Amino acid sequence: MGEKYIVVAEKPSVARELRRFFKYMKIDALTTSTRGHIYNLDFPSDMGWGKVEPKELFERYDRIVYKVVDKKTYYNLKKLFRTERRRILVIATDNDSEGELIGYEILRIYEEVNGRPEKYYRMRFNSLDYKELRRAWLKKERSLNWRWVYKALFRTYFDLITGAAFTRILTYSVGRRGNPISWGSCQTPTLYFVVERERQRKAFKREKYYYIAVEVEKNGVRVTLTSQHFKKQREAEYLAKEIGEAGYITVTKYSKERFGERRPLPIATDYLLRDLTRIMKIDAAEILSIAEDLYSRGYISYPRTETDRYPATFDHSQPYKAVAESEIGGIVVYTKGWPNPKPNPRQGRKDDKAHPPIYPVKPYPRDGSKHWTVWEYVARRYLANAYGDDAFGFKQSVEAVYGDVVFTGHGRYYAYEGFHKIFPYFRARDNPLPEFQVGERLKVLNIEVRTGRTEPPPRLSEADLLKMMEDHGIGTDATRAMYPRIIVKRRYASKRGGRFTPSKLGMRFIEFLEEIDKRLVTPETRRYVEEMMRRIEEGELSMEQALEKSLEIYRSLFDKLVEHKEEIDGLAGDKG
DNA sequence: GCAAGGTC
Repeated sequence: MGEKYIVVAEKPSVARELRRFFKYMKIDALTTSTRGHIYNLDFPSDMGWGKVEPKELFERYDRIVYKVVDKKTYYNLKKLFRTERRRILVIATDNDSEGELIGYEILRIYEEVNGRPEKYYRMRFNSLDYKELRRAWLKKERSLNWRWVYKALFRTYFDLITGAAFTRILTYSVGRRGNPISWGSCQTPTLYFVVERERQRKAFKREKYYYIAVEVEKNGVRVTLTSQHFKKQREAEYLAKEIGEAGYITVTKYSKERFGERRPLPIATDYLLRDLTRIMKIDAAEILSIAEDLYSRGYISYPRTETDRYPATFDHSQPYKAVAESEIGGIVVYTKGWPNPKPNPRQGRKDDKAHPPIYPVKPYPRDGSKHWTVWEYVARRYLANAYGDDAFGFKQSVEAVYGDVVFTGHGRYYAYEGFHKIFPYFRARDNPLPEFQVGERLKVLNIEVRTGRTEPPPRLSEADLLKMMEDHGIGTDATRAMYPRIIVKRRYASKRGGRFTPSKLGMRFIEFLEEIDKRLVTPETRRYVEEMMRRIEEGELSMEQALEKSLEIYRSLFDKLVEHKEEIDGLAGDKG
C-alpha cells in the first residue's frame, strides 16, 4: 500500500475504464492514454526523395529515425512524467505486439524525461471487466515483452525499407508527378487479386448454349422446368417439337429436404465491413470511420475487433436494452422465448484477446443517415445473434423426362423464419415447388427453346476483396479497409458498379513485377513477414538477424528489378 | 510524392 502509479493506456476509452477500476479498488493511480502510436519510423530528411539512390535504403537502415507523429500526446506525456515523477509507470496498452511497441514508445518518452526508471510495470489484460483487470493488476509484469516489441519493430522496418525502395525506384523510372507508383506488402497483393480476376475473365471463353424450357402445372400452380444444355440449336428445336407433340413429360425424381440456417455470428470488424459494403454500397473505409464515430459518441462498442465470441461473463442486459429502447425496439417480439428471452449467443471461434464483438450500447436516433444504417445493422445483428432463433425450411428438387431429355426444377422456402424477422438483410426469397409424385405425367402447357451463355466469374466486389485479404493474412482488422481505397487512389484500379477493374497501369504493374519474381505481387511477402515475426517471438532469431535475412532476399529482387529498368518505362504508357 | 500499423 501507499504506492502511487501513473498508468498509460493505448486509447482514451480504455483509460476511462481503468480509471473507474482504480477508483473502485482504491488504488492511487493517475490514468491517461496515448492515441495509438506516438512515433513513426522514417528515413531522415537527408535520405528523402531524390537525395539518395533507392538501393541505399537497403544498406543504411541504421539511419532510420523515430519521428514524433502525435505531438499533442507526446508533450502531454512529457509534462505528466515530469510533474509526476514520484509515481511508478504502468504500461497498460493493448495486449498484442503493436500494443507492446506502443508501450516501448511510452517508455522512451519516460526515459527522455526522467532517465531509465528504477522500476516500471506492464499490465496485461484481455478484457475490461473487473475480474480480468484485477487479475492483470495483481500479475503486473516487471518489464515489457521485448520479443513482442522487436517483432512489431521488425514489421515496421521491413515494410518501410522495402516499401520506400521499391516505390521510389518505380516512381523515378516512370517519371510521373503527383501520384507515386507505390509498392507495399499489403497494397500490392490487394491489387494482384483484382488483376488475377481480370485475367480469369479474359481467359474465359463464353459459350452459347441452348436449352428447352417447359411450362407445366400441378395443383393449380404453374412451374417452368428446364432441360440440360445443347450445343446445337437444331437439336434442341427438334426435341422440343417432339415433346410438344407428345404433350407430356414424366416425373422420375422428387425430393424435399429440410435445411437449417443458423443465426449470424457475433460481429467482428470484418463481418461488419463485408455486410455493410453490400448493404450500403459505399466503401469499407467509410463504413469503418462511421463505426468509429458511433463508438466515440457512445452508441456502439469498440469497432476494431477480431473476436466473434462472447466471454461467459458478458452482461447482455445493456445491449439488449439499447435495441429494445430504440426506434426499432419492436423487433424484440421476435426473440426466442419472448416475452422472457434469455441471451444465448451463437459463438464463433475467433478471439483477439483484447476486445469483445461489436454490440449496441445505446439507441441511435432513426434519422435516415448513414450512421443510422450502420447502427441499425449492429443492433439487428446483435439481437439476432444473442436472442434470435435459427431458421429452417425445405429444399426441393424435381426431375422429369421425355426420352433422353431431362428437365429439372428447384425450390426453396422457409418454414420457420427465426432470426430473419430480426435480421432481414440477406434473406433469400421463397420459391416453393408444388409437391410432385414420381411417375406422374405432367401436361405440357408451353414449350420453347431458349439461349444461354456461360459467364466468366464476376469482377470482385469490395466484400469479395476484403474476404480474400482476410483469408491470405493481408492487413489487420483495423487496416484492411484502407487498401481497396489505396489501389484506386493510385490509379491502379477503378471501382464501377461496386466492383473493381484494374487499369492499364495496374495490369502492367503486376505483369512487370511478377515477371521479375512472383513474390513481389502475391501474398507470399506478407506470409514471409509473419513467419519471421513468429521466429522472433520464439527466440529463434533476433530482430537484426531477421531483418538481415529478409532484406537480403528483397535486395536481390530489387537488383533484378533494376536490371529490367528499361521495361519500367512501359508502365506509364497511356493512362487508363 | 514512399509502407503498414495504431487511433480521433
